[in-house]
Amino acid sequence: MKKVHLQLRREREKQARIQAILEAGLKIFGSQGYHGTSMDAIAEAAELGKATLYYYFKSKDELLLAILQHGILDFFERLDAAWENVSDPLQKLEAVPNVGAEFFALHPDYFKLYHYLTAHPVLREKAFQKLHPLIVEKVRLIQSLFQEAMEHGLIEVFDPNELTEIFGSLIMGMGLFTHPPVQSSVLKQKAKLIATIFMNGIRKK
Amino acid sequence: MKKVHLQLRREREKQARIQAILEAGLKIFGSQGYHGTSMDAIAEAAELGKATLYYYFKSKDELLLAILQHGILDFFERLDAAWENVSDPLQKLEAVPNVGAEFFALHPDYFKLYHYLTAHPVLREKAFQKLHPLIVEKVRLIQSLFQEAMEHGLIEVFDPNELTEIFGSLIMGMGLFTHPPVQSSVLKQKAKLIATIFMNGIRKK
Amino acid sequence: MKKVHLQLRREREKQARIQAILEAGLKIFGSQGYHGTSMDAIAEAAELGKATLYYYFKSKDELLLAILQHGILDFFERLDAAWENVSDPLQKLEAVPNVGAEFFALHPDYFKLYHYLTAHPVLREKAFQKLHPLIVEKVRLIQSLFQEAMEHGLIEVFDPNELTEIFGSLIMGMGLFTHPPVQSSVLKQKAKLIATIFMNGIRKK
Amino acid sequence: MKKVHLQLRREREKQARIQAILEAGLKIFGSQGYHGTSMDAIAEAAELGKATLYYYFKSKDELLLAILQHGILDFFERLDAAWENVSDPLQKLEAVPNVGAEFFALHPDYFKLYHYLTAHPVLREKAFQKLHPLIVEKVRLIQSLFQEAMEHGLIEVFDPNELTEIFGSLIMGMGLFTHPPVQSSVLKQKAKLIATIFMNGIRKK
DNA sequence: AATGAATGAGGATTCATTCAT
DNA sequence: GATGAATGAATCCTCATTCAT
Repeated sequence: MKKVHLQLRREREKQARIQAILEAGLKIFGSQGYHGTSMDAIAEAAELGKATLYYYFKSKDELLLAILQHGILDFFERLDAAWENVSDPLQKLEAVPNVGAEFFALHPDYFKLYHYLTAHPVLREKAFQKLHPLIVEKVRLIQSLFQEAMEHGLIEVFDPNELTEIFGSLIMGMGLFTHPPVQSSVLKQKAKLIATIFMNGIRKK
Repeated sequence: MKKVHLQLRREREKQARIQAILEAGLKIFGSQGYHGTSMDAIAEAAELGKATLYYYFKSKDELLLAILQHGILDFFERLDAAWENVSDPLQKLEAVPNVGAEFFALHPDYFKLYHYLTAHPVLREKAFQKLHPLIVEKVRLIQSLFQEAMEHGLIEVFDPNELTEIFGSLIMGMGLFTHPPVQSSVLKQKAKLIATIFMNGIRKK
Repeated sequence: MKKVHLQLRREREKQARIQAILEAGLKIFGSQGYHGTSMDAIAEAAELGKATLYYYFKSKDELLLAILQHGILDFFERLDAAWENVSDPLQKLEAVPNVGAEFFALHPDYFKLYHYLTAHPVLREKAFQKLHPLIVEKVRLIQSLFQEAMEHGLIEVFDPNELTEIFGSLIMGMGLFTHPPVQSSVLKQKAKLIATIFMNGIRKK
Repeated sequence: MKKVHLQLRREREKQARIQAILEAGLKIFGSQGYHGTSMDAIAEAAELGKATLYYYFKSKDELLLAILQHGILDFFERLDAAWENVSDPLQKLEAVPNVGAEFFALHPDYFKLYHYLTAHPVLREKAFQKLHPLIVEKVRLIQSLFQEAMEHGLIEVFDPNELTEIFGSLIMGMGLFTHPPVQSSVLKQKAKLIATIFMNGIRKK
């Protein structure tokens, strides 16, 4: 029947529009920060009417959170892919900065946005409530990798929670001192150095 | 003569007022971010008329920069104090996270503000132009500490520039995952761990 | 179809709103001068929200220029109408003060605004850039009327450019010493006197 | 006695300061218009503290009026000088545009200011109240010159009041279409043309 | 006499959000 | 579904004026 085709096309268009909004939003939020970004600017970048944004997202905040969620899920997918055929905990950990570099090369704006949020308690709180469940699982997983490595006597004994934080700082740090445009290879190099120093720093002698 | 007393008192009051503005500004910029902060809010926090802010600072931007400068200078003073009787480069480097923790305990808002700025290209550029001269000197000094340690065979050979960045990430990272209120002792602990892992990670075996 | 009616009505309403803004703006700019006029005041007079003004006009300047353009075009239309069935250059010239009086009776504010602008170099420059193309054509036409009259030996030989300026002063002068409310008949009388003296002053004996 | 010298010097300094304010005010009011001029700007131009302006002039308005008065008196002095050895009414009238040109060459800002005021009803009213007595006398004198010339059969019979206005428009018109910098000789030329046309226009045949 | 300092009031402009269609 | 149009509220900044000294 015609109807089905029509519905499918509509659904496709809808998804395309949402995608356009998310991408436009990421670009502008990422480069101008939350408060420096107007819905007007996003609408224009997405080539849609401003009111259309509100049709798909209840508010500016909600759009921001949707964008962040999108990015985080993407990051985690890449991490899962990198871990696919690896079982050694140290090897898994070593892969993380690498995935970070890969992701940063593709979407530096997510890092900016993350730093921006970190610095803004109100937004941070909102983001936390929505995104925490997504993140906490991965964080626990990484903590358990440290735990496992400790139990096997591969690394010195530290608080896995603190280790995870420090590890996180190193990865997020790429976004602190490195600003686009950067060559992907430079980032990979940096990631390797980070991994080397950190793993070296915690490895059992 | 009376006149002299009068002038002195005026100068004192003026400095006190500037100080009040800087402190109020730090508090609110730090907690709400640049764009989330209104001059009204700062004026209220400083218990001054809004126009008075403009009497002392030409614009919102300029106030922000003055605050940042203030913080950076404070940080550097503390660092100099910590280095006073230390000549060993590794010991000097180990002191940095500690000073970072001390500073963060006192002024967590500077860290927030720094992250906020990092994520905002326009502001970052403005801040950079004014503050770069202040910072670059200290950064070079730290780089030369790494250099020295390498030349003495104390640490492995790495690019001192990259080492400095990674070191910086670790210190700024305290502001990424730790949110006030935190006990000073917890921060010191964290700083120690950071120093241990990092120094361990680069030390020559 | 309904749709068409809807669109038409919308367009009509939009034009009406723009008209309302232009009229309100003329009234207040004209009576208070550019700097003495707040966008608030115009919005109130137009019975619209202040932000609505900015929906239609990018800035206060742009609104001013739109108003001026409107007035100039109106004036020129009236002039064209008055010239419709006249071919004699002297007769055409004589008609100008009359049209000026007619226009001044209807929109004295344009004259005020013009004087205001004249006295303000920054605004004058801005206005000039936008409106010059509109004006220059008519001014040339008037100059060529003088030229023609000279060539036919109807008037003494003068620099047509200077004649046009003097002629302009006489017309704009109505706005200098005559302040509303004035009766239209009084203005017509004045216009006639101006025309008489000026034409008499340049006519060949 | 010393005292007298002191008082004299003080008085001189005071007058110098007032003069500085009037000159600075004229320059800025004239070039930026009343509303475009801040007391700050005048104070800076006069190289005095802003509060000092308020010591000598009760308000911005009052300063403006003082400046205008200054200018008008200067103009009238020049006119009187030009009339010194002239008794023929037509000759006296012919001298007016010339004095206008001379004055405009020296102080074009007065003309701007006058036009600015003309266009601003509130200011115009204030200025009128203060300056009217100064002006009205001279205007009456000029009207009586027209009257006299009519009675002697030198010019056609017109309403002297209207003649004066038209005459005024012509002179003020120099400020409408001529903008500094202009050469004094150009202005003199223009004044001569104005006088020629106008006198020619009203002269009895 | 002169002024540094302080400010209330106001002004241009932006923006997230709503609503009618 | 999609959006043009409208706006209240907020924001940065300016400025005439005052006041204490």
